[in-house]
Amino acid sequence: MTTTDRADATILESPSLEDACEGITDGLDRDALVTVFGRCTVDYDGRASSQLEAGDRHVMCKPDGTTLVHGFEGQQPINWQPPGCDVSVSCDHDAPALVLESVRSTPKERLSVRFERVVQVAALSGTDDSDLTLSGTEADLRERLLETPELLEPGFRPLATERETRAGAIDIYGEDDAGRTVVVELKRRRVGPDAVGQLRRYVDALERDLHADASVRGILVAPSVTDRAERLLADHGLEFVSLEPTTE
Amino acid sequence: MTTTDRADATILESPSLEDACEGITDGLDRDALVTVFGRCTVDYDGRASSQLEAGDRHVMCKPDGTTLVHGFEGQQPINWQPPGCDVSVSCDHDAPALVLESVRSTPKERLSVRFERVVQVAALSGTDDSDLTLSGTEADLRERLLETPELLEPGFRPLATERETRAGAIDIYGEDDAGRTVVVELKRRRVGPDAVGQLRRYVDALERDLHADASVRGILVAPSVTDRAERLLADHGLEFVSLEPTTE
DNA sequence: TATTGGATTTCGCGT
DNA sequence: ACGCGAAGTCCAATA
Repeated sequence: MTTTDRADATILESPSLEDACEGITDGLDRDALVTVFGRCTVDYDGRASSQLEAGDRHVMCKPDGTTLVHGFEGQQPINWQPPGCDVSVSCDHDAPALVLESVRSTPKERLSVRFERVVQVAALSGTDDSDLTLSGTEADLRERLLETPELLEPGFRPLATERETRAGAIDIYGEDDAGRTVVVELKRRRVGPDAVGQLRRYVDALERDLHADASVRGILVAPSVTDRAERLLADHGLEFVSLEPTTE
Repeated sequence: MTTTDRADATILESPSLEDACEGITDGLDRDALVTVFGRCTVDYDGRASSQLEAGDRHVMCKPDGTTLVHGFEGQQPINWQPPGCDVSVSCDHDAPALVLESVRSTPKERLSVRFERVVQVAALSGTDDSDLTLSGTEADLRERLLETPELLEPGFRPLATERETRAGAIDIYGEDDAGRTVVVELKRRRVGPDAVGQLRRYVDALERDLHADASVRGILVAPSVTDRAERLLADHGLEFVSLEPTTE
Protein backbone atom coordinates (compact mmCIF):
# COMPACT_ATOMS: atom_id res chain seq x y z
CA MET A 1 0.00 0.00 0.00
CA THR A 2 1.20 3.47 -0.88
CA THR A 3 -1.70 5.23 0.75
CA THR A 4 -0.85 8.23 2.89
CA ASP A 5 -2.94 9.34 5.80
CA ARG A 6 -1.84 12.90 5.30
CA ALA A 7 -3.52 14.95 2.64
CA ASP A 8 -1.41 15.66 -0.41
CA ALA A 9 -1.54 17.27 -3.82
CA THR A 10 -0.11 16.60 -7.26
CA ILE A 11 -0.15 19.81 -9.25
CA LEU A 12 0.53 20.68 -12.87
CA GLU A 13 0.97 24.33 -13.89
CA SER A 14 0.20 25.29 -17.49
CA PRO A 15 0.63 21.71 -18.69
CA SER A 16 0.36 20.63 -22.31
CA LEU A 17 -3.00 19.10 -23.13
CA GLU A 18 -1.34 15.68 -23.19
CA ASP A 19 0.25 16.15 -19.77
CA ALA A 20 -3.01 17.50 -18.40
CA CYS A 21 -4.83 14.45 -19.74
CA GLU A 22 -2.36 12.14 -18.03
CA GLY A 23 -2.49 14.10 -14.78
CA ILE A 24 -6.29 14.00 -14.66
CA THR A 25 -6.38 10.29 -15.52
CA ASP A 26 -3.84 9.48 -12.81
CA GLY A 27 -5.76 11.52 -10.26
CA LEU A 28 -9.08 9.85 -11.06
CA ASP A 29 -7.41 6.44 -10.89
CA ARG A 30 -6.09 7.25 -7.43
CA ASP A 31 -9.56 8.37 -6.28
CA ALA A 32 -8.35 11.89 -5.77
CA LEU A 33 -10.47 15.00 -6.01
CA VAL A 34 -9.30 16.40 -9.34
CA THR A 35 -9.61 20.05 -10.33
CA VAL A 36 -8.95 21.53 -13.76
CA PHE A 37 -8.83 25.25 -14.48
CA GLY A 38 -8.70 26.52 -18.03
CA ARG A 39 -10.52 27.77 -21.10
CA CYS A 40 -13.32 25.46 -22.20
CA THR A 41 -16.72 24.99 -23.79
CA VAL A 42 -19.41 22.95 -22.05
CA ASP A 43 -22.26 20.91 -23.49
CA TYR A 44 -24.96 19.06 -21.59
CA ASP A 45 -27.72 16.78 -22.76
CA GLY A 46 -30.14 14.83 -20.61
CA ARG A 47 -33.09 16.01 -18.50
CA ALA A 48 -32.66 19.26 -20.42
CA SER A 49 -29.89 20.41 -22.75
CA SER A 50 -27.46 23.31 -22.68
CA GLN A 51 -24.48 24.84 -24.44
CA LEU A 52 -21.83 27.23 -23.19
CA GLU A 53 -19.27 29.07 -25.32
CA ALA A 54 -15.57 29.28 -24.49
CA GLY A 55 -14.56 30.85 -21.19
CA ASP A 56 -12.29 30.22 -18.20
CA ARG A 57 -13.83 27.84 -15.69
CA HIS A 58 -13.00 25.64 -12.72
CA VAL A 59 -13.94 21.98 -13.10
CA MET A 60 -14.03 19.62 -10.11
CA CYS A 61 -14.33 15.84 -10.37
CA LYS A 62 -14.94 14.01 -7.10
CA PRO A 63 -14.06 10.36 -6.49
CA ASP A 64 -17.79 9.51 -6.20
CA GLY A 65 -18.39 10.49 -9.83
CA THR A 66 -19.61 14.03 -9.21
CA THR A 67 -18.54 16.74 -11.65
CA LEU A 68 -18.98 20.47 -11.08
CA VAL A 69 -18.24 23.31 -13.51
CA HIS A 70 -17.89 26.63 -11.73
CA GLY A 71 -17.57 30.12 -13.17
CA PHE A 72 -16.41 33.27 -11.35
CA GLU A 73 -19.86 34.13 -10.04
CA GLY A 74 -22.68 32.52 -8.16
CA GLN A 75 -23.03 29.80 -5.62
CA GLN A 76 -24.35 27.25 -8.09
CA PRO A 77 -22.21 25.51 -10.70
CA ILE A 78 -22.88 26.50 -14.33
CA ASN A 79 -23.08 22.82 -15.25
CA TRP A 80 -22.71 19.63 -13.29
CA GLN A 81 -23.16 15.91 -13.18
CA PRO A 82 -24.45 14.11 -10.06
CA PRO A 83 -22.63 11.43 -8.05
CA GLY A 84 -22.39 8.00 -9.67
CA CYS A 85 -21.45 9.15 -13.14
CA ASP A 86 -18.63 7.70 -15.23
CA VAL A 87 -15.90 10.14 -16.14
CA SER A 88 -13.45 9.76 -19.02
CA VAL A 89 -10.73 12.03 -20.35
CA SER A 90 -9.12 12.08 -23.77
CA CYS A 91 -6.98 14.20 -26.02
CA ASP A 92 -8.25 15.30 -29.40
CA HIS A 93 -5.02 15.89 -31.34
CA ASP A 94 -6.65 17.27 -34.43
CA ALA A 95 -8.61 20.08 -32.75
CA PRO A 96 -6.46 20.23 -30.52
CA ALA A 97 -8.38 19.86 -27.28
CA LEU A 98 -8.71 17.95 -24.03
CA VAL A 99 -12.17 16.48 -23.59
CA LEU A 100 -13.64 15.49 -20.23
CA GLU A 101 -16.85 13.50 -20.47
CA SER A 102 -19.21 12.35 -17.73
CA VAL A 103 -22.17 10.08 -18.43
CA ARG A 104 -24.87 8.18 -16.60
CA SER A 105 -27.67 5.94 -17.80
CA THR A 106 -30.74 6.57 -15.62
CA PRO A 107 -31.67 9.10 -16.59
CA LYS A 108 -29.50 9.22 -19.70
CA GLU A 109 -27.29 12.25 -19.27
CA ARG A 110 -24.06 13.41 -20.79
CA LEU A 111 -21.77 16.30 -19.86
CA SER A 112 -18.89 17.23 -22.12
CA VAL A 113 -16.19 19.77 -21.21
CA ARG A 114 -13.77 20.61 -24.03
CA PHE A 115 -10.60 22.47 -22.98
CA GLU A 116 -8.57 24.42 -25.52
CA ARG A 117 -6.13 25.47 -22.82
CA VAL A 118 -5.36 24.16 -19.34
CA VAL A 119 -3.89 26.48 -16.72
CA GLN A 120 -3.83 24.13 -13.76
CA VAL A 121 -4.52 20.50 -12.89
CA ALA A 122 -4.59 19.43 -9.25
CA ALA A 123 -5.12 15.94 -7.87
CA LEU A 124 -6.02 16.33 -4.19
CA SER A 125 -6.00 13.38 -1.79
CA GLY A 126 -7.13 13.30 1.79
CA THR A 127 -9.67 11.96 4.25
CA ASP A 128 -12.84 13.28 5.82
CA ASP A 129 -14.63 11.08 8.32
CA SER A 130 -16.58 13.77 10.14
CA ASP A 131 -20.29 14.34 9.96
CA LEU A 132 -21.92 17.72 10.00
CA THR A 133 -23.98 18.58 13.06
CA LEU A 134 -26.77 20.93 12.05
CA SER A 135 -29.40 22.66 14.16
CA GLY A 136 -32.27 24.96 13.37
CA THR A 137 -34.02 22.50 11.05
CA GLU A 138 -37.66 21.50 10.78
CA ALA A 139 -36.80 18.39 12.82
CA ASP A 140 -35.69 20.69 15.65
CA LEU A 141 -38.98 22.55 15.46
CA ARG A 142 -40.86 19.25 15.68
CA GLU A 143 -38.85 18.15 18.73
CA ARG A 144 -39.51 21.46 20.39
CA LEU A 145 -43.27 21.22 19.87
CA LEU A 146 -43.46 17.57 20.95
CA GLU A 147 -41.54 18.32 24.15
CA THR A 148 -43.70 21.33 24.96
CA PRO A 149 -47.08 20.86 23.27
CA GLU A 150 -48.58 23.88 25.03
CA LEU A 151 -46.41 26.04 22.77
CA LEU A 152 -49.12 25.32 20.19
CA GLU A 153 -51.97 26.02 22.61
CA PRO A 154 -53.05 24.94 26.10
CA GLY A 155 -54.42 21.41 26.10
CA PHE A 156 -52.92 20.28 22.80
CA ARG A 157 -52.00 16.61 22.80
CA PRO A 158 -49.84 15.20 19.98
CA LEU A 159 -50.84 11.64 19.01
CA ALA A 160 -48.60 10.82 16.04
CA THR A 161 -45.95 12.13 13.69
CA GLU A 162 -45.78 11.36 10.00
CA ARG A 163 -49.36 10.10 10.06
CA GLU A 164 -50.24 8.92 6.57
CA THR A 165 -53.22 10.23 4.65
CA ARG A 166 -54.42 9.86 1.10
CA ALA A 167 -52.64 13.17 0.34
CA GLY A 168 -49.35 12.49 2.11
CA ALA A 169 -47.91 12.40 5.63
CA ILE A 170 -48.97 14.87 8.34
CA ASP A 171 -46.11 16.37 10.37
CA ILE A 172 -47.95 16.22 13.69
CA TYR A 173 -51.41 14.73 14.27
CA GLY A 174 -53.18 15.35 17.56
CA GLU A 175 -56.18 16.56 19.52
CA ASP A 176 -57.10 19.85 21.17
CA ASP A 177 -58.60 20.24 24.65
CA ALA A 178 -62.10 19.83 23.18
CA GLY A 179 -61.16 16.52 21.58
CA ARG A 180 -61.11 17.92 18.06
CA THR A 181 -58.64 16.48 15.58
CA VAL A 182 -55.68 18.78 14.84
CA VAL A 183 -53.36 18.68 11.81
CA VAL A 184 -50.06 20.54 12.32
CA GLU A 185 -47.80 21.48 9.41
CA LEU A 186 -44.30 22.64 10.38
CA LYS A 187 -41.98 25.00 8.54
CA ARG A 188 -38.60 26.15 9.78
CA ARG A 189 -38.92 29.57 8.19
CA ARG A 190 -41.39 32.16 6.95
CA VAL A 191 -44.00 30.50 4.76
CA GLY A 192 -45.81 31.37 1.56
CA PRO A 193 -48.90 30.05 -0.21
CA ASP A 194 -47.46 26.63 -0.98
CA ALA A 195 -47.37 25.64 2.70
CA VAL A 196 -51.02 26.64 3.06
CA GLY A 197 -51.90 24.46 0.08
CA GLN A 198 -50.02 21.60 1.67
CA LEU A 199 -51.83 21.97 5.00
CA ARG A 200 -55.16 22.21 3.22
CA ARG A 201 -54.48 18.98 1.31
CA TYR A 202 -53.82 17.13 4.55
CA VAL A 203 -56.89 18.54 6.31
CA ASP A 204 -59.12 17.63 3.36
CA ALA A 205 -57.65 14.16 3.14
CA LEU A 206 -58.08 13.55 6.85
CA GLU A 207 -61.70 14.70 6.77
CA ARG A 208 -62.31 12.17 4.00
CA ASP A 209 -60.37 9.38 5.69
CA LEU A 210 -62.35 9.87 8.89
CA HIS A 211 -65.46 10.84 6.89
CA ALA A 212 -66.06 12.85 10.01
CA ASP A 213 -68.85 15.32 10.42
CA ALA A 214 -66.81 17.02 13.09
CA SER A 215 -64.41 19.45 11.47
CA VAL A 216 -60.64 18.94 11.47
CA ARG A 217 -58.49 21.87 12.59
CA GLY A 218 -55.43 22.72 10.50
CA ILE A 219 -52.62 24.70 12.12
CA LEU A 220 -49.54 26.02 10.35
CA VAL A 221 -46.54 26.42 12.65
CA ALA A 222 -43.70 28.65 11.43
CA PRO A 223 -41.79 31.77 12.45
CA SER A 224 -44.08 33.94 10.29
CA VAL A 225 -46.34 34.02 7.19
CA THR A 226 -46.59 36.22 4.12
CA ASP A 227 -49.69 38.35 3.55
CA ARG A 228 -51.02 36.16 0.78
CA ALA A 229 -50.50 33.01 2.81
CA GLU A 230 -52.33 34.63 5.70
CA ARG A 231 -55.32 35.43 3.46
CA LEU A 232 -55.34 31.89 2.11
CA LEU A 233 -55.32 30.52 5.65
CA ALA A 234 -58.30 32.69 6.52
CA ASP A 235 -60.13 31.74 3.30
CA HIS A 236 -59.96 28.09 4.24
CA GLY A 237 -60.51 28.34 7.96
CA LEU A 238 -56.96 27.36 8.83
CA GLU A 239 -54.89 28.71 11.70
CA PHE A 240 -51.36 29.94 12.32
CA VAL A 241 -49.06 29.73 15.33
CA SER A 242 -45.73 31.53 15.35
CA LEU A 243 -42.83 29.41 16.55
CA GLU A 244 -39.12 29.14 15.69
CA PRO A 245 -37.02 25.97 15.43
CA THR A 246 -34.77 27.06 18.31
CA THR A 247 -34.94 29.40 21.27
CA GLU A 248 -31.87 31.27 19.95
CA MET B 1 -3.26 48.26 -16.09
CA THR B 2 -1.64 44.95 -15.37
CA THR B 3 -4.68 42.92 -16.35
CA THR B 4 -4.04 39.90 -18.53
CA ASP B 5 -6.59 38.61 -20.98
CA ARG B 6 -5.21 35.13 -20.67
CA ALA B 7 -6.17 33.04 -17.70
CA ASP B 8 -3.40 32.41 -15.20
CA ALA B 9 -2.72 30.83 -11.85
CA THR B 10 -0.60 31.57 -8.80
CA ILE B 11 -0.06 28.38 -6.86
CA LEU B 12 1.45 27.54 -3.49
CA GLU B 13 2.22 23.92 -2.60
CA SER B 14 2.31 22.96 1.06
CA PRO B 15 2.84 26.55 2.16
CA SER B 16 3.35 27.63 5.75
CA LEU B 17 0.20 29.03 7.29
CA GLU B 18 1.69 32.51 7.00
CA ASP B 19 2.52 32.08 3.32
CA ALA B 20 -0.93 30.60 2.69
CA CYS B 21 -2.53 33.59 4.41
CA GLU B 22 -0.59 35.98 2.21
CA GLY B 23 -1.35 34.00 -0.96
CA ILE B 24 -5.07 33.95 -0.22
CA THR B 25 -5.14 37.65 0.65
CA ASP B 26 -3.28 38.54 -2.55
CA GLY B 27 -5.63 36.43 -4.63
CA LEU B 28 -8.75 37.95 -3.11
CA ASP B 29 -7.31 41.46 -3.61
CA ARG B 30 -6.75 40.67 -7.30
CA ASP B 31 -10.35 39.41 -7.66
CA ALA B 32 -9.13 35.92 -8.44
CA LEU B 33 -11.02 32.75 -7.75
CA VAL B 34 -9.10 31.40 -4.75
CA THR B 35 -9.03 27.74 -3.74
CA VAL B 36 -7.59 26.31 -0.54
CA PHE B 37 -7.16 22.61 0.12
CA GLY B 38 -6.19 21.37 3.54
CA ARG B 39 -7.25 20.06 6.92
CA CYS B 40 -9.81 22.26 8.61
CA THR B 41 -12.80 22.60 10.92
CA VAL B 42 -15.87 24.53 9.81
CA ASP B 43 -18.44 26.45 11.83
CA TYR B 44 -21.54 28.17 10.55
CA ASP B 45 -24.09 30.34 12.28
CA GLY B 46 -26.98 32.18 10.70
CA ARG B 47 -30.26 30.88 9.25
CA ALA B 48 -29.29 27.66 11.01
CA SER B 49 -26.05 26.65 12.70
CA SER B 50 -23.57 23.84 12.16
CA GLN B 51 -20.22 22.45 13.25
CA LEU B 52 -17.82 20.17 11.45
CA GLU B 53 -14.78 18.44 12.96
CA ALA B 54 -11.34 18.36 11.35
CA GLY B 55 -11.03 16.82 7.90
CA ASP B 56 -9.50 17.51 4.47
CA ARG B 57 -11.67 19.83 2.36
CA HIS B 58 -11.59 22.04 -0.69
CA VAL B 59 -12.58 25.66 -0.10
CA MET B 60 -13.42 28.00 -2.98
CA CYS B 61 -13.80 31.76 -2.65
CA LYS B 62 -15.18 33.56 -5.68
CA PRO B 63 -14.60 37.25 -6.46
CA ASP B 64 -18.33 37.92 -5.94
CA GLY B 65 -18.10 36.93 -2.27
CA THR B 66 -19.29 33.35 -2.61
CA THR B 67 -17.59 30.71 -0.47
CA LEU B 68 -17.99 26.95 -0.95
CA VAL B 69 -16.61 24.16 1.24
CA HIS B 70 -16.52 20.85 -0.58
CA GLY B 71 -15.76 17.37 0.72
CA PHE B 72 -14.91 14.27 -1.33
CA GLU B 73 -18.51 13.26 -1.86
CA GLY B 74 -21.75 14.76 -3.09
CA GLN B 75 -22.73 17.47 -5.46
CA GLN B 76 -23.59 19.92 -2.71
CA PRO B 77 -21.01 21.77 -0.62
CA ILE B 78 -20.82 20.77 3.05
CA ASN B 79 -20.95 24.42 4.02
CA TRP B 80 -21.17 27.63 2.05
CA GLN B 81 -21.82 31.33 2.04
CA PRO B 82 -23.82 33.06 -0.72
CA PRO B 83 -22.57 35.81 -3.08
CA GLY B 84 -22.14 39.26 -1.55
CA CYS B 85 -20.39 38.17 1.62
CA ASP B 86 -17.25 39.75 3.06
CA VAL B 87 -14.28 37.41 3.34
CA SER B 88 -11.28 37.91 5.60
CA VAL B 89 -8.24 35.75 6.31
CA SER B 90 -5.91 35.80 9.28
CA CYS B 91 -3.26 33.76 11.00
CA ASP B 92 -3.70 32.63 14.57
CA HIS B 93 -0.10 32.17 15.74
CA ASP B 94 -0.95 30.73 19.12
CA ALA B 95 -3.10 27.85 17.91
CA PRO B 96 -1.50 27.80 15.25
CA ALA B 97 -4.10 28.06 12.51
CA LEU B 98 -5.22 29.94 9.43
CA VAL B 99 -8.76 31.27 9.76
CA LEU B 100 -10.96 32.20 6.82
CA GLU B 101 -14.13 34.05 7.75
CA SER B 102 -17.06 35.08 5.60
CA VAL B 103 -19.88 37.25 6.94
CA ARG B 104 -23.00 39.02 5.76
CA SER B 105 -25.52 41.18 7.56
CA THR B 106 -28.99 40.42 6.09
CA PRO B 107 -29.61 37.86 7.20
CA LYS B 108 -26.80 37.82 9.76
CA GLU B 109 -24.61 34.88 8.84
CA ARG B 110 -21.07 33.86 9.61
CA LEU B 111 -18.94 31.06 8.21
CA SER B 112 -15.59 30.26 9.79
CA VAL B 113 -13.05 27.82 8.32
CA ARG B 114 -10.05 27.08 10.53
CA PHE B 115 -7.12 25.35 8.81
CA GLU B 116 -4.51 23.52 10.83
CA ARG B 117 -2.67 22.54 7.66
CA VAL B 118 -2.75 23.86 4.10
CA VAL B 119 -1.79 21.59 1.20
CA GLN B 120 -2.50 23.94 -1.67
CA VAL B 121 -3.49 27.52 -2.35
CA ALA B 122 -4.40 28.57 -5.89
CA ALA B 123 -5.37 32.03 -7.11
CA LEU B 124 -7.03 31.59 -10.50
CA SER B 125 -7.65 34.53 -12.83
CA GLY B 126 -9.56 34.55 -16.08
CA THR B 127 -12.62 35.77 -17.91
CA ASP B 128 -16.00 34.31 -18.74
CA ASP B 129 -18.40 36.44 -20.79
CA SER B 130 -20.59 33.66 -22.14
CA ASP B 131 -24.16 32.93 -21.15
CA LEU B 132 -25.62 29.48 -20.85
CA THR B 133 -28.27 28.55 -23.41
CA LEU B 134 -30.69 26.10 -21.87
CA SER B 135 -33.63 24.28 -23.41
CA GLY B 136 -36.19 21.88 -22.06
CA THR B 137 -37.50 24.29 -19.43
CA GLU B 138 -41.04 25.15 -18.37
CA ALA B 139 -40.79 28.26 -20.56
CA ASP B 140 -40.22 25.98 -23.57
CA LEU B 141 -43.30 23.97 -22.63
CA ARG B 142 -45.34 27.18 -22.44
CA GLU B 143 -44.11 28.34 -25.87
CA ARG B 144 -44.97 24.99 -27.32
CA LEU B 145 -48.51 25.05 -25.99
CA LEU B 146 -49.13 28.67 -26.99
CA GLU B 147 -47.93 27.99 -30.53
CA THR B 148 -50.07 24.86 -30.85
CA PRO B 149 -53.01 25.19 -28.42
CA GLU B 150 -54.71 22.07 -29.85
CA LEU B 151 -51.99 20.05 -28.11
CA LEU B 152 -54.09 20.67 -24.99
CA GLU B 153 -57.37 19.81 -26.71
CA PRO B 154 -59.25 20.78 -29.86
CA GLY B 155 -60.77 24.25 -29.55
CA PHE B 156 -58.63 25.48 -26.67
CA ARG B 157 -57.91 29.19 -26.89
CA PRO B 158 -55.24 30.74 -24.62
CA LEU B 159 -56.19 34.25 -23.46
CA ALA B 160 -53.40 35.22 -21.07
CA THR B 161 -50.21 34.06 -19.37
CA GLU B 162 -49.27 34.90 -15.81
CA ARG B 163 -52.84 35.98 -15.06
CA GLU B 164 -52.97 37.17 -11.48
CA THR B 165 -55.36 35.72 -8.93
CA ARG B 166 -55.74 36.08 -5.18
CA ALA B 167 -53.66 32.89 -4.85
CA GLY B 168 -50.90 33.70 -7.32
CA ALA B 169 -50.31 33.81 -11.08
CA ILE B 170 -51.83 31.25 -13.48
CA ASP B 171 -49.42 29.86 -16.08
CA ILE B 172 -51.96 29.90 -18.93
CA TYR B 173 -55.51 31.21 -18.71
CA GLY B 174 -57.95 30.44 -21.54
CA GLU B 175 -61.26 29.05 -22.76
CA ASP B 176 -62.36 25.71 -24.15
CA ASP B 177 -64.57 25.21 -27.20
CA ALA B 178 -67.69 25.46 -25.00
CA GLY B 179 -66.56 28.83 -23.63
CA ARG B 180 -65.66 27.46 -20.22
CA THR B 181 -62.76 29.07 -18.36
CA VAL B 182 -59.61 26.94 -18.30
CA VAL B 183 -56.67 27.19 -15.88
CA VAL B 184 -53.49 25.49 -17.11
CA GLU B 185 -50.58 24.70 -14.78
CA LEU B 186 -47.35 23.68 -16.52
CA LYS B 187 -44.55 21.46 -15.24
CA ARG B 188 -41.47 20.49 -17.20
CA ARG B 189 -41.28 17.05 -15.61
CA ARG B 190 -43.28 14.35 -13.86
CA VAL B 191 -45.41 15.90 -11.14
CA GLY B 192 -46.37 14.96 -7.62
CA PRO B 193 -49.04 16.13 -5.16
CA ASP B 194 -47.63 19.63 -4.72
CA ALA B 195 -48.44 20.59 -8.32
CA VAL B 196 -52.01 19.42 -7.85
CA GLY B 197 -52.31 21.59 -4.76
CA GLN B 198 -50.97 24.52 -6.72
CA LEU B 199 -53.48 24.04 -9.56
CA ARG B 200 -56.28 23.66 -7.07
CA ARG B 201 -55.37 26.93 -5.37
CA TYR B 202 -55.54 28.76 -8.68
CA VAL B 203 -58.86 27.20 -9.71
CA ASP B 204 -60.40 28.03 -6.33
CA ALA B 205 -59.10 31.58 -6.44
CA LEU B 206 -60.40 32.12 -9.96
CA GLU B 207 -63.83 30.78 -9.07
CA ARG B 208 -63.92 33.30 -6.24
CA ASP B 209 -62.56 36.17 -8.29
CA LEU B 210 -65.18 35.55 -10.97
CA HIS B 211 -67.72 34.44 -8.32
CA ALA B 212 -68.92 32.39 -11.25
CA ASP B 213 -71.60 29.77 -11.00
CA ALA B 214 -70.13 28.14 -14.08
CA SER B 215 -67.30 25.84 -13.05
CA VAL B 216 -63.67 26.55 -13.90
CA ARG B 217 -61.67 23.74 -15.47
CA GLY B 218 -58.17 23.07 -14.12
CA ILE B 219 -55.72 21.21 -16.33
CA LEU B 220 -52.26 20.06 -15.29
CA VAL B 221 -49.84 19.77 -18.22
CA ALA B 222 -46.69 17.71 -17.66
CA PRO B 223 -44.92 14.67 -19.11
CA SER B 224 -46.54 12.41 -16.49
CA VAL B 225 -48.05 12.23 -12.98
CA THR B 226 -47.46 10.06 -9.93
CA ASP B 227 -50.25 7.79 -8.68
CA ARG B 228 -51.00 9.93 -5.66
CA ALA B 229 -51.13 13.08 -7.75
CA GLU B 230 -53.50 11.35 -10.19
CA ARG B 231 -55.84 10.42 -7.33
CA LEU B 232 -55.75 13.95 -5.99
CA LEU B 233 -56.59 15.31 -9.42
CA ALA B 234 -59.59 12.99 -9.62
CA ASP B 235 -60.68 13.87 -6.07
CA HIS B 236 -60.90 17.53 -7.01
CA GLY B 237 -62.27 17.22 -10.51
CA LEU B 238 -59.06 18.36 -12.15
CA GLU B 239 -57.63 17.08 -15.42
CA PHE B 240 -54.28 16.02 -16.81
CA VAL B 241 -52.74 16.31 -20.26
CA SER B 242 -49.41 14.68 -21.05
CA LEU B 243 -46.95 16.94 -22.86
CA GLU B 244 -43.19 17.39 -22.85
CA PRO B 245 -41.22 20.64 -23.06
CA THR B 246 -39.62 19.62 -26.34
CA THR B 247 -40.34 17.23 -29.20
CA GLU B 248 -36.97 15.52 -28.62
C1' DT C 1 -36.10 1.63 -8.09
C1' DA C 2 -39.77 5.45 -7.62
C1' DT C 3 -42.10 8.70 -4.44
C1' DT C 4 -42.29 12.40 -1.29
C1' DG C 5 -41.11 16.68 0.92
C1' DG C 6 -37.21 19.38 3.24
C1' DA C 7 -33.34 22.67 2.23
C1' DT C 8 -28.68 27.59 5.64
C1' DT C 9 -32.27 25.32 -0.81
C1' DT C 10 -30.41 28.98 -4.90
C1' DC C 11 -31.93 31.81 -8.61
C1' DG C 12 -34.41 35.15 -11.36
C1' DC C 13 -38.15 38.24 -11.85
C1' DG C 14 -41.44 41.37 -10.33
C1' DT C 15 -43.33 44.78 -6.90
C1' DA D 1 -35.84 44.50 0.27
C1' DC D 2 -39.62 41.07 -0.02
C1' DG D 3 -42.74 37.79 -2.41
C1' DC D 4 -43.30 34.15 -5.45
C1' DG D 5 -42.39 30.01 -8.10
C1' DA D 6 -38.95 27.30 -11.14
C1' DA D 7 -34.92 24.24 -10.99
C1' DG D 8 -31.12 19.57 -15.39
C1' DT D 9 -32.87 21.66 -8.41
C1' DC D 10 -30.07 18.01 -4.63
C1' DC D 11 -30.88 14.99 -0.85
C1' DA D 12 -32.42 11.52 2.64
C1' DA D 13 -35.93 8.59 4.18
C1' DT D 14 -39.26 5.36 2.81
C1' DA D 15 -42.01 1.92 0.40
